[in-house]
Amino acid sequence: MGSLAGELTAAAGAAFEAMGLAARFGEVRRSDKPELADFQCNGAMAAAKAAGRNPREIAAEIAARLKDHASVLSAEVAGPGFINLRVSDAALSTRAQAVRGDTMAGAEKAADAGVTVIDFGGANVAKPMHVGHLRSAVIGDTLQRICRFAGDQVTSDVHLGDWGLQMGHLVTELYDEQPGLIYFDAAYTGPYPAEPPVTIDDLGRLYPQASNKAKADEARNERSQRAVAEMQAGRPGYRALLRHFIDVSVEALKADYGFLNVSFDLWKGESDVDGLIPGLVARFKHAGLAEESDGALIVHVARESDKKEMPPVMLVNSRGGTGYHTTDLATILDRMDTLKPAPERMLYVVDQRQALHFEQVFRAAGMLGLIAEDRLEHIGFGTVNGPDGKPFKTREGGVLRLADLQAMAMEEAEKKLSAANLPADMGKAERFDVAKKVAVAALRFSDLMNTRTTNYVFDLDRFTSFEGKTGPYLMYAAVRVKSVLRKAAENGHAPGNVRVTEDTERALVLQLDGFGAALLGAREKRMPHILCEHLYGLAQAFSSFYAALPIAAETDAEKRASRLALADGVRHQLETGLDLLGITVPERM
RNA sequence: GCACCCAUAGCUCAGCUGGAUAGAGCGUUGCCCUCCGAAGGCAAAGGUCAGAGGUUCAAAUCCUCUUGGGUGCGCCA
Repeated sequence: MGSLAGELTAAAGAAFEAMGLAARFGEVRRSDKPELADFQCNGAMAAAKAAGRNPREIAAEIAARLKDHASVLSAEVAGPGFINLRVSDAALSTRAQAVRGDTMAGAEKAADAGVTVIDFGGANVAKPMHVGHLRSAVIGDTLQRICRFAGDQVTSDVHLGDWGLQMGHLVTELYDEQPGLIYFDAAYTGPYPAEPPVTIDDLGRLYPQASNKAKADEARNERSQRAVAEMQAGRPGYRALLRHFIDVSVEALKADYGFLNVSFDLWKGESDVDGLIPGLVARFKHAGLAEESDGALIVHVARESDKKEMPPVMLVNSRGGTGYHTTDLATILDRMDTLKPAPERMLYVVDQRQALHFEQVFRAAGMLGLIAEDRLEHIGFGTVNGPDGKPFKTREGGVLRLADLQAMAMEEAEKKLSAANLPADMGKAERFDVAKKVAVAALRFSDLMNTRTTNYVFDLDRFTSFEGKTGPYLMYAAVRVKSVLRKAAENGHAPGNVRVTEDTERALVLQLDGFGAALLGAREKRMPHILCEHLYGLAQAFSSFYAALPIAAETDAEKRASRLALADGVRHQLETGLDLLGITVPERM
């Protein structure tokens, strides 16, 4: 479905074209000055500059043409050439009516929708998720929801980190503790027990132990390196352990991701493309792209035009092992060959600090002809910093585990719920359910509303705050609309035709009108905060409307029916939008 | 050393391809529940947009330099 802004943009574009000027100057958007106008078009000044003409004259002519538009009440020129537009109450009423009845709540499918893979760049096997993993999970999941809604065919892949040195650390550390395990008998080739020899807690203990030792002791590190190489080469006992480690970890990860409403189509990992690596390496060799250097096999991806140093892609290291350059490339190969239809683009939702890595991989993929380089995108995000302004460290003590963060958010939600005046008949189960929804809304929204690319300071109060620009505020607004609508229905009052008349009603409909642009903007730029801003503005506009005018309590039947319909449209768009953010709205709270 | 990113209200942040008096939230100070849910609404105070030049009718936005932060730079993913 279109929008008033879109309709007016088309009309203004046509007006510019009729004057022999480019249609792109006709962009119409919400006015910065609500007291002056509903919409504005600033294109006359840019057009005047391009054509060497007088901006006010152009603006006046455009305005004159726009006055004939059915939705336009007035079109006036201000200042150096701003065109201020007022739309009629009737146009707003029609628009609100349409949003209410639209399956997309007023938004449209993207014109360039396509087959898309979203790679979450992996939580690691054996390392518990910490606060830093929140961003990849929440941003990636929101993008997959937004893209699907806008018409993309999305396949999401958690893409576990299960192929690197950490596996060597685990294998060797486990050997030190339990050398008698059958997995370490090189002569034995299976079958191996179905029951894992370790628990998730064991893994959480073994990895840091080994990692710390390896950092202090080069020989210890070398053992882990060799173990990885052996595992990658296919040693049966090590492979069996790898399988156990993955299974045990995935179970824990599913709980963490599940809490946050994050889901994946594929639970693949680096180790899944093991079998493709020899073929991939051979292809690089045949293409004449690989060369030996210091005992390793590398691919040069540097270009003449590079301003910065571009290290080569490390295909096979000097121990014969492969790292995440190679597995990422093999994964691209795998996706292109096995996913039907073949992906048209792949998005990697991974920490901004890995930008160089992805640039290297993308170049190598393009050089080999796996997929065009520009179809691979690194959706980087800033770090989550501590109060000292420095990132939470992964391997040092004192990192906040995601599970602990969730528990704290839950506790805070429970506390707030007991302070609020909940319905008296709310039982324990419902109360718990609401607390969980509030906690998830708080965590997801506070992360999403930050611009994706910048770092932000992790502040527990902010994460769990329930006032102001927060997830719970949005939830509360949605719950309140539902409550009003429910009450009206109980009294036999049904929504009717929207007839916008009051200022707060006009402002509310103008806000509703911006949903589609916010959705497509968030998708195109891969910036969820654009959608957050819109929904927050919608909740605010509704709250103002709600405070200023009676809805279900309105005594005039026609006005009441109109406002109920308007409220229902808000509910529809708010719930639709919040669902895209992974926030679910309870019936009451 | 080289490269990239960032600097906006006391704090945390928006500000779209340059456009009108730079916006929110928190905090501060006032109001507003005999009326649909006050986790709310209304209002006020608070800014030389790090600094200095430049381009432009118009710069937080584009260019140059300076200062102050952050990140990355071949065998850890």
